[in-house]
Parts: sequence; structure tokens; C-alpha cells
Amino acid sequence: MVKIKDIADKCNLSVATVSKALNGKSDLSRETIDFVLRVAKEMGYIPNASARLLKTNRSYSIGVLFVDTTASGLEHEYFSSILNSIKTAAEDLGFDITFISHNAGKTKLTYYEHAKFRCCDGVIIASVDFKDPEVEALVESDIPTVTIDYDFDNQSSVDSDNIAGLRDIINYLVKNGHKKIAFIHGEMTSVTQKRLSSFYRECEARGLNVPEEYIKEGLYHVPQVSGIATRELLELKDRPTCIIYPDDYSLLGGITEIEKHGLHVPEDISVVGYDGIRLSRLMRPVFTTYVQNTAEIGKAAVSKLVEIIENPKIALPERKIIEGHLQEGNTVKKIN
Amino acid sequence: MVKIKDIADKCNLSVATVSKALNGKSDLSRETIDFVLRVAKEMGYIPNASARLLKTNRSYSIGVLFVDTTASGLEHEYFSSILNSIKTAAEDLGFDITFISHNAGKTKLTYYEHAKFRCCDGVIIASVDFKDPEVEALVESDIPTVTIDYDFDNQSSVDSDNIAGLRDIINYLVKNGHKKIAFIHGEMTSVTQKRLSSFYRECEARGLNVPEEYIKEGLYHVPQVSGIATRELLELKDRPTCIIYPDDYSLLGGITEIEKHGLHVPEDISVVGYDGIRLSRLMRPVFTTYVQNTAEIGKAAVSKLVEIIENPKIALPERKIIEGHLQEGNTVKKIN
DNA sequence: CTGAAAGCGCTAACAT
DNA sequence: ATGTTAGCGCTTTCAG
Repeated sequence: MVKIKDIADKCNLSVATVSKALNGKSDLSRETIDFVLRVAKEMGYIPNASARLLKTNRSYSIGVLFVDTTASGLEHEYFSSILNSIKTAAEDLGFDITFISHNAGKTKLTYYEHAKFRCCDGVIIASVDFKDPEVEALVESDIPTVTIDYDFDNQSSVDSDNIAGLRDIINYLVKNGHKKIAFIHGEMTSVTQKRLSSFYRECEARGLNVPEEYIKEGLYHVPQVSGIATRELLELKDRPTCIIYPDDYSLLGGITEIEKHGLHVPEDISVVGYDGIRLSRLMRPVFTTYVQNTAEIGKAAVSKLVEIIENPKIALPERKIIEGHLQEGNTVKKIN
Repeated sequence: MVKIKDIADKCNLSVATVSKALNGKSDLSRETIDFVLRVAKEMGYIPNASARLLKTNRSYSIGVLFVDTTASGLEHEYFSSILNSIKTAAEDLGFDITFISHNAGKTKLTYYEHAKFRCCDGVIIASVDFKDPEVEALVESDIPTVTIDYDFDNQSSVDSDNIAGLRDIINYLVKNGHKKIAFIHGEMTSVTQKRLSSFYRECEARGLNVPEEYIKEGLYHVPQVSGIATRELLELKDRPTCIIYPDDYSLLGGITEIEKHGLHVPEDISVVGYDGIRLSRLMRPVFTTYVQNTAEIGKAAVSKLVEIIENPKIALPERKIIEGHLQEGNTVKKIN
């Protein structure tokens, strides 16, 4: 591997001068800079990130904490899509991405230790158990962090706008004449709580009565569970005219169940999903669903994190809330 | 940050001794080792990967080249699923993963340069344009590489078994009485070529005639295109009894088109997908499709790569071919 | 069994 | 405008 010393020798210059030239420092003659750059190129010089980091304490590397709890972290389109936008945004800013885990060689490390071990300039935290003490420790450490879809006190985060999500959905349903709206929600996370509150608030604001039996707890991304909840809803004396699901996969489970009962979507009953994954546009009927803006979420997380990294003193904790939009598919019937 | 020197001072030992103790070298007294380890723990010592790397030339970091060409790299379940298994397998072996790109800070780098810059011990290459000279350069460089679903001469690779895939599909179709089988394949990649050859060979072996108009070129993951091809097939005088699609998403496009014609799957026409993504199991009818073994593909890639890393002299180039399995869904009708 | 010293490749004061 | 030098944190001969 050719190093600065080699270039210096070839150019009859000192390593300091070559280093400066390579880094475009101003106090060098134009010719020297050009000369060094040319020779460096000729010799196939590639800087060594580790050596540089050791001096500068800047790694230009962002850790990503993405724990595949339910074996559906990375595999779920919502998260792989966010990861993809994180990757793109980070690359654009010249940062590399590396996953934070518990292992380094043969030794076990905490998330914080791992991030330190790799000298990450900052860490983006998504899709983990936010109650894990290790995650909390990381967030409260000296390493800049940005969390996605979870807010820690006095820390920066980027949240998909779940309040707006349910607001827009209810809005749309009411506009289409629905008054009896059921809601199958996912397991009780902070995201779910936001959706639920928003659901209740919007219904109340419109004078809609929400019988207790219209609210069912399902599980995110487990269509079977939503299928069961759907069955229970269909068997009610006073059946809802529309069911809102935790996500698009769950919606699929709901539809399957509905059809088993000989009913049709949306003629007999309307359904609404959440996420707006690709599938939702490919199905017939196209899903009516709330599309989360994953591209923007990843981008916002990176840009906030880099802001903190570059300006640790000045940067203020900030919550960015990213709105999505309602995809008006064909799974909701207009009724009077 | 506490460093070895700090521990050494506290223990009244030299940094050399502490380093050895930390790394479990044999030539130290049991007590010294324990003592050092205890103090290190008390002081909250975290090793610095960069400093270590600088000395040892081993980064314990694996580069992953995953270029989102058609904006469907990471977002496609086949790849996100492979990425996930790469991540898991690498972590188990104590390696970290970092994405290779073109950017490092403000400067543009080739893939090779980037991998060198980060001192990756090796690189796994998937989902890229394998004809890109930069990719070729990387593969032929001094950095150990393993490619996924593409074979470079004399290099290690892990391939999903596309030959077996079409063999199993044809086998199953013939067993179910199908003789008129159409094949919509994806764009002409090496993967596609393998599937096509296997398709032809298996048909021939069974004495099936394959009219030219039964073979259509579609695009991977673009349901609309497969929809169009499907229409053309349906309009043939001598319509096939079964259509094989490039992937499960495309199959979805096919079904949509088929239903538009007032036909039903599988009563009127049978269809087969490829990939076996989660969706394929959630649809009703469940897709008959070839499930690629993504978990094994990622794992095999990592284990081969690490083998080369640890034994650069001895390790031989190797092609691992990973078989999947046929998921017998309900989109193929038994005919006589 | 322990330590002294060199050096991995680089940057940044601080000279000159 | 260019060079000298120290040192980032670590491992590893080699000596003792």
C-alpha cells in the first residue's frame, strides 16, 4: 500500500507538505499541490481511514442500530426502506454506515461499547426494544444519536407522523360516509399509543361513537392475528362498516378472512391499511392505506445526526415529525 | 476514553503487559491477567479498533457492495433478506459490516479504493451491475471477495440454484399434467440465462414442445410488464395451461391481468412464481413458487469470505450453490 | 514472567 | 511555502 511517506520521497517533499496538499490546505503553492496530487494519483495512493481517525477523532462513520427482534426488522419493507434512505443520505454526505451489534471478534460488547470501539461519529437507532437499558445507555452517552419512531427525553428523534396518519384516515372515512369504524391496532408501543389517541380524538371530534368492541389488539405484521380479530368484528351484531388495520400485511390477513365469510371488499365492508408498501399498490383492489414517508424519515435522521456531529455544542435536541399521505385506493366504499 | 496506558499506570505494569493480558496471551501469570482484566473492567476500558487495525492490519470488518440500481436493491425482499442473513452471520463471527460506496468525505473513490480506505478484510458483492469495470477491478484485487448470484472466473461465489429452481418447477408442472408451459423471464442476466437453459432442458427431457411464442421477456419486479406479457399469452390461439413468472411480484401482475380477462387462477390457468417472499404465503390462493434460500445464501457467503480472510494462501475459489425448495401453493391446477 | 521501544499511517502545532 | 516533530492507541519483537 502506498502511503504519504512514499509520495513525499518521490516528490522530495516532507510528509507534512504532502499531507497538506492532499487535504487541500491553503498555505501551499499551487504548483506543489498539483504536483503532489498528480504523483499521488500516479502511485495509486489511497488514504487510510484508521490512521486518520486516530489523529482526528473523526471516523466519518455512522452506526446503525437495527435489531431484528421479531425477525422482521430488516425484512420488513418499512425498515428496509428506511435503511435504504439512511444509506443513500449518509453516502451523499460522505459518511459510511456500519451496523452496531453485540459482538466484536470473540468479545461481547454493549451497544455503546461497540459504537465506541468503532469510533462511530454518531448512531441512528431504529427498530429496537427502546426499553432495553443498553439502548438507553447509548442514547444518554457522549455519542450523538437520533432515534426513529421513539422519543427519549431531551434527545433528537425523527418520527413518522402517526397522529396525522389516523387523522387523515378518519377524515377520509367520514367524508365517505362511514360512522362505524373499527380499529385493529398493533401491540402496545408508543407508536400504537399515538395512533390510538389520534383515532379516539378524531372520532370524538366528529361525534362518532366508538363501542369498545370495535377496538381490537392485534400484532404488527402477523396477518393471522388480524384475521382472527376481523372474524370477531364480523360476528358482532352491530358490525362496523370499515376496519382499520395495523399495517398492509395485516390488512391482507383481514381480506382473506372477510372473503372466507363470503363477503367482498369494498362492497360489503371497507378496509384501510397502514404503511403503503409496494404491495399495497399492486393488489386489486388497490389498498386504501396511509403511506409513511420512509425516504424522508431516513434522510431527516441522517441530516439531523450529522448536524449534531458537526456542531455538538450548538445543535439542539429536535423532534422531526414526517408526514406521510393517504393513498386513496379502492378498498373503501362510499356510503351514505 | 480510558486507554491501555491508563490501566498500566493503575496496575503499575507496562502497557505491553496490559495489552498481552487483555488479549489473553499465554506467557503471563494467572494473577496478573485477572488483575488487569478486573481493573480494565472497573475503569470501563473499551479497545480502539482503529489503533489495533493500524498495527495488525486486520479490521474485522466486512464490506458489503449492494448497489440499488433499479431502486429495488435493498427494498426488494430477496436482497434485504440476504443482507439480513449476512449481517447475522457476520456478527456471529465477530465481524462488522459496512457498506461500500463511492463516497468518502468529500472525495469520490472507486469501490476498491473505498474498501481499502476502510481496510475491509473482505467484501461481499451482491445486487450490482457485475459488468461494471469497478466491480471487476474489486474482484480481481488483493481484497478477498465473494459474489452472490454471479460467477467471476476463478473467484468464490454463492449462487442460488436457478437450475434446480426451474427443474423443480417443470417437474411439478408435468407431474400435474401440464404440457403447455409458458415462461415469462426477467431481463437477460446470467441468472436469467440459467433459468432459461434449465427450462428448455427440462422441457426437452420430457418431450415437451415449447413454441417460441411461449417465451416472453419481462422485467424483474415490474408487474405491469409481466401483465402485458400475460395478455399476449392469453390471446394466443393455442393458449398455455401454465405461466411461469420471473418473481412473485410479477406473478401478482399476471394474476391481475388474468382476472381482468374474466379468468380464474388456477381453474382456468395455472401460474408459478419465483422467490417465495412472505407475500406468496399470505395470498389466497397461496402462490406456487420456488423459494430461494436467502438465509443460507447470506450465511454461506460470509463463511466462505471469512475462510478466505483467515487463510488467504490455502483457500480455494469455490462456487457454492444453494438449493431452495418448491412451495406447493394453490395456483397450479392438476389436469389430465 | 514482564518491560522497553519501535512503529502502523496520518495530522497538526510549531518552527524555519 | 515547506519541514520537524510529536503523538493518536495499540501490538509485537526482543531483552531482561
